[in-house]
Amino acid sequence: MSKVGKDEIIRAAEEVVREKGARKLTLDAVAAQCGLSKGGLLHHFRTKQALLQAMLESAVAREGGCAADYLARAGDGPGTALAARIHSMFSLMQDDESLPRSLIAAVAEDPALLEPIREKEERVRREICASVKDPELAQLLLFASRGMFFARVFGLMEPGDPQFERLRERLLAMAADID
Amino acid sequence: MSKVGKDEIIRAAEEVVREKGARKLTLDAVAAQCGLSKGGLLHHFRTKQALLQAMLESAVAREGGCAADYLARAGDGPGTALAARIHSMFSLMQDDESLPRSLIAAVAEDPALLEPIREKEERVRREICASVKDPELAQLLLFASRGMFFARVFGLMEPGDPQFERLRERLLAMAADID
DNA sequence: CAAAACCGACCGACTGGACGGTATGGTAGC
DNA sequence: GCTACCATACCGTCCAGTCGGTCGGTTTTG
Repeated sequence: MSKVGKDEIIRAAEEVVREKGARKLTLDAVAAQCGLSKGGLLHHFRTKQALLQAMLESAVAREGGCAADYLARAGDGPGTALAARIHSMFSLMQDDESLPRSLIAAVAEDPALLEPIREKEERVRREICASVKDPELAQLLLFASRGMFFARVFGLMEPGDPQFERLRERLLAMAADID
Repeated sequence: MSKVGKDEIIRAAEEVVREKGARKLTLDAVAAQCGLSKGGLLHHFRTKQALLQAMLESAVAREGGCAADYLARAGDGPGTALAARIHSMFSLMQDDESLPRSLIAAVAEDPALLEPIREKEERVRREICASVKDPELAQLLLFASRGMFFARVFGLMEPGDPQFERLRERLLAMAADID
């Protein structure tokens, strides 16, 4: 038959948040979205928190994979680690909105769920600072990409904004000749 | 005697979000926080959405006031408008966390509530772009401050972080000689 | 002037629905 | 027949919003 699987449930949950808002991310809604009964859903995730956590992990993993791809394509110059992270931020903005949506839902539900993300953020910043001669500028560029990311999360910037692509290129260019 | 008033209710609501999280922003909780019955609370704000909206408006007004103060103190050079906005972002980070908290609560409840903020953001960006020779860089600096702001909102950056002050000064310096 | 009528602020019990989670039973594949 | 997967029914709780009513003050009126 249909074969559901946790990934599809996570996608469904993201879809629910995108359509109805974080507050409406309810177990019934997720179940309905992926054509499952609530019982079936709760078989895969025994609690709502578990689902939230899985959503975050999934999104974080996608970000990591995206950065890794970039690193594989471009060698490892001085600003490459930074560029990879900036690139992955933009990818998350364009491809889908899974991470941001999950973020909002999670932080509304229970801020403690963000702990793994906090740790990852710290690692990334350390890695970037170590790979570059001007760590402050590097962090500012990273924060700029984060800022654009959140602007999109909150719908403050349209994806079709003409500025968007130019700012992205400008950021990557500044990352490239940071040394 | 006690005199309640809408402002105090808004403060109480922010306090609830700060202490218990956006999900726990309930009418009962707000009422309890400001020593009021739910009936009394609903007398001032006839619906929860109305309260959320007032919270956002209040926070936005505070941001605007902060930027205006900065403009009054520093003349109006080329990068001053930008610096004012960056400065107000950092003020919001340090003084309290009312705007971010309200933001999260509102966006979780109903993303449509963000519309006024979206409009203001657009105005600010236009104003800054018009006041400077390199609008892209200006926007990137603005986004960097936004990025740090959100990092703090989500607890991704500690307030005591030694980097914090240096990044702030670096940002303001870059804003100062943008022309 | 004083009583009556009115008004805004506030209270607190109540309701109806939403939502997370449980309990139980059914079914398909190994 | 055991396990993984899924459905149905149900429970307890939480919460936004309603409603009738109290109380102190102000305005109207006889």
